[in-house]
Amino acid sequence: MPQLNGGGGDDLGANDELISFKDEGEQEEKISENSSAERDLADVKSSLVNESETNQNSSSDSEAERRPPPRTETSFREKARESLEEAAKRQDGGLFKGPPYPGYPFIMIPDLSGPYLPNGSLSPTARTCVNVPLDLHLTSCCSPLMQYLQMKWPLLDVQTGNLQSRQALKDARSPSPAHIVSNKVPVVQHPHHVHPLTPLITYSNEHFTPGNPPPHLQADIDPKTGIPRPPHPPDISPYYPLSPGTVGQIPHPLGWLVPQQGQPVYPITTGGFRHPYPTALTVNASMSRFPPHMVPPHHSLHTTGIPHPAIVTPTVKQESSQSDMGSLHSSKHQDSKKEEEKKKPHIKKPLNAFMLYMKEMRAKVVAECTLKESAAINQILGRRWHALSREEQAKYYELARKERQLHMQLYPGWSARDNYVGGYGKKKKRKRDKQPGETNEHSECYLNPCLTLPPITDLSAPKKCRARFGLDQQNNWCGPCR
DNA sequence: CAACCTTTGAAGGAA
DNA sequence: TTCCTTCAAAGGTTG
Repeated sequence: MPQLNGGGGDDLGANDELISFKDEGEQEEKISENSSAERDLADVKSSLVNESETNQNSSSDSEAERRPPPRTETSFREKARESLEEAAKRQDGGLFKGPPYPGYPFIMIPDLSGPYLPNGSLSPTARTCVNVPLDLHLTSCCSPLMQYLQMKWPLLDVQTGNLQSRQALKDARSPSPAHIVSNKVPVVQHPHHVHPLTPLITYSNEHFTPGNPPPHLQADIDPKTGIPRPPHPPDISPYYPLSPGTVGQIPHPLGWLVPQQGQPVYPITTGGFRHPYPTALTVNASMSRFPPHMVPPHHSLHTTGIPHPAIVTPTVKQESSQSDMGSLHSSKHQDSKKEEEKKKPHIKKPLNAFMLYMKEMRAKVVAECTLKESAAINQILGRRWHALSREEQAKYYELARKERQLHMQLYPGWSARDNYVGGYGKKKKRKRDKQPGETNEHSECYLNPCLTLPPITDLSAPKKCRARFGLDQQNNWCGPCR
């Protein structure tokens, strides 16, 4: 997979990244059909089956074989026209017509079709201040933090005063008043589904495709508002930390920025970081229009003491282990070193495009396929990822690029190497290599349509089927599992 | 209870 | 430049 230009420029594009999936030709059309099927939203679950079956029928597992001959210029134009039409449809009020993820409509930035033009190049709008083209109040919109804020919570710029101009534009584009409502409703209506990737999720066209939601989503409609609830299993997933009753406690997409009750705050120590948040307080000023509970408090720890999800303080366990008095090797130097490590926050890597996609789609896959095992879910997601259109992928690449850019700005001195074993103390052995000819006695598991996946090479443990299918689908278990 | 599994992508280091 | 390794998320499973 081609990698991004690490230069950090705005021209960082997914063009190269998407080469692998650009020339999908016939398959892409099939995928498009599948996408249409998904848009049809008649049956997401069956669409998953179709998708998988299509993939199986039309291609082998070989990535190269999957890739049909390069498409013609004509098909590109057609694709471009389709994209334009689709974008036009979205802007034509369909944007907020009961998206499966109504909690994310506020990402409805004008340039919805994504930062990439149909020919794969970045659109001009995408090169500028993303998400905040109109917010004149946010004069520092181009600062990384502001971009991040906008990205993390696009609602921000709606509530930060320039609603009129924004509405003016939107009104010109869409007569539907729905977007006005959507500026606020989703946050209230779906407090339990606004995880930190909320704004990222919104980049998925799938969520904004007009039409009827899939059955499992359709059934999940707020009886009061008529607005579909986000699709998630009845049991609250980690993405939905709040129960439906705790509407008032909206998990802010800037949760890392706004400490909340019951949520850990990850203080930033000054050590090792150079001005991670240069304009943090400036941001606070502009955020004064937030409801009180959303306004980040001014920490005395650091003028830039904005917690970030990428920051994880060392666990207590580590501290306890470090205080083990049994060690005869503990020297003063070692102690100070440990102390240093103890204080040093763990800055996680920025999520890449696929990770962002996974975070968004995991709950959906779990709900559709009644899977629990992340390994199996990830396989599905991996296939779905490949089945995504390049436009859809481009959105995630773009988001990942912004994440990296901001991460770079927030933690200039940080290196991915810092998180390697030894850098943080987190032990993680490398997975053991599997033998190529290893058999898969669970091959029959793939009778389950949701699991029409590439062969899972290591399912030696009988309990795998229980995790994959659940107790209620024991008929799908393979023999050994029964 | 830490590590594994599983996916893709980014990043860093070695060759 | 290419290849390899590690980590990022997630949560059930394993030893």
